[in-house]
Amino acid sequence: MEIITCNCSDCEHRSCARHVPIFSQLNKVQLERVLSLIKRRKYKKGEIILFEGNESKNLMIINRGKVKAYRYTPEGKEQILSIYSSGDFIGEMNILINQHSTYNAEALENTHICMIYKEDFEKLIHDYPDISLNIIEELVKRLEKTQSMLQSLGTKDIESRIGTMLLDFARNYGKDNKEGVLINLPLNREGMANYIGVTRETISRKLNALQEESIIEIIGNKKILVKNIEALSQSV
Amino acid sequence: MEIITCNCSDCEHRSCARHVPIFSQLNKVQLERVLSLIKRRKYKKGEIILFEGNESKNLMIINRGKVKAYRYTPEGKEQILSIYSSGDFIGEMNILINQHSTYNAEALENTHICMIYKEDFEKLIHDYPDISLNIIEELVKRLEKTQSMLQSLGTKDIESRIGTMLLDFARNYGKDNKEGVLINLPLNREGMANYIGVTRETISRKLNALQEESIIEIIGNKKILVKNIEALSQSV
DNA sequence: CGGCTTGTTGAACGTGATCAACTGGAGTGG
DNA sequence: CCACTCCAGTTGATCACGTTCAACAAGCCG
Repeated sequence: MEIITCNCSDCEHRSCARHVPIFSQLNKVQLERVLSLIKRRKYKKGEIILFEGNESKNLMIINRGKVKAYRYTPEGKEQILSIYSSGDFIGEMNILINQHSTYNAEALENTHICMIYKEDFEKLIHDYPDISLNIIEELVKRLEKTQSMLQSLGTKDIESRIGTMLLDFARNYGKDNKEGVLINLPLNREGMANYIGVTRETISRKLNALQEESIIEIIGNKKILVKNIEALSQSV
Repeated sequence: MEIITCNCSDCEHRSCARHVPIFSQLNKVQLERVLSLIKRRKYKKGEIILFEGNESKNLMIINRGKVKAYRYTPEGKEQILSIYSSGDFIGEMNILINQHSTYNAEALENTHICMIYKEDFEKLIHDYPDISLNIIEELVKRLEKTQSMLQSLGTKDIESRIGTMLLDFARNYGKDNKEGVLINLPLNREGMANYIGVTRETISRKLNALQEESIIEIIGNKKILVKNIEALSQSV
């Protein structure tokens, strides 16, 4: 017997609300209500989903794809704040507190977004207070992650920053295999540079150095195999 | 007629719950209930309130004083994550999600803390869901602030990082006067260095440079007068 | 007043940024 | 299917800036 995963648009639409941490406490009926409020939208790789300074009237939940949140430094360089993927929400500034977005969000690949209109979402929270608790949990986790990034950027030693980033990628986008962890990089070299606040050239050189130490293996531009994750961990 | 501000311990105790953003929606009766759950504790300057890795069974609300939250970088240097003052809470890792603290918290001056036991706080949130919304608001603001710090540390130009810090201090600890904004520094030179990820010597040199440009005036080690706040702003 | 911590200043050093030239690979069109 | 283009990535050489190390000065506490 064959297991069929349905990919029809209706089913995909339904997965907007399921598997989303902030709705995890809701029962079937409640989820149906959430679904009825959702509008979907697709973004192509490279498209901007959210602009810094703009106000959006929707909470945006990532259903499929990856998104980078970033700002520009005074020098005009892009500083990536975070990478979000399916199940994560963005646009919290507009919806959870009444402010304009403080970052840009760009689709790193073709991305499907589920949108809930602000006032609808406020009613949801009011009716199902458990959603608030889930949001709090998610926000505390984001805060912790951002603080870790902060700690990493406060570190002078750039090898250690790269180590932190690679470990982070290994956890989120890596697949274990017999030789180590194979990472499908969510960012190109320039993106990685903007993630840890260095230049593209430095990333190139340092990754090479790690490869010469046999800690990683660079497979084209889109993949990295981490062969010695302990060596990476202890540098951090 | 004279206005008398009561400083008796009972009144001070009551201010634990009043003026605290997360309880701002509560009425008098509800506040009384919160007050009945609070235990107070005093910390001397330099004492550690919260240890990274420890679990505390209390949410801690700062009633008086200032607290720095920090971690250590791989190199063993202290990285300050945030400075909290009266009305702010710490210990969210222990209470809001079930994890050990991810940072240390140290009293920057003599500090009074109001503590609410975890299970009591959970009941409070359950009974008064507005508290959750206030917590969400506070967490989003903290996230935004941490992201701004991240952006600042991603910036190579150190004058700009110092500018960001001074503007932050001016907003939170500054008093306007005819010559500019007088900042009562919450941190000493080393603290400032650990806040923006540089060395104490660099802080010293850069503050001097800013003084020579007549942008600031260094008044002893505890105060700085920002004479030209625009100049500072435009470097950021 | 003396001892100790905190801050300042100077000189040399090292590391990542910058600039520039080159390479490789993906995508396009003939 | 190959040739061409163009952008991403690499590599090398130089430079600039903040760190480091060291000595000294100033505050602050008893």
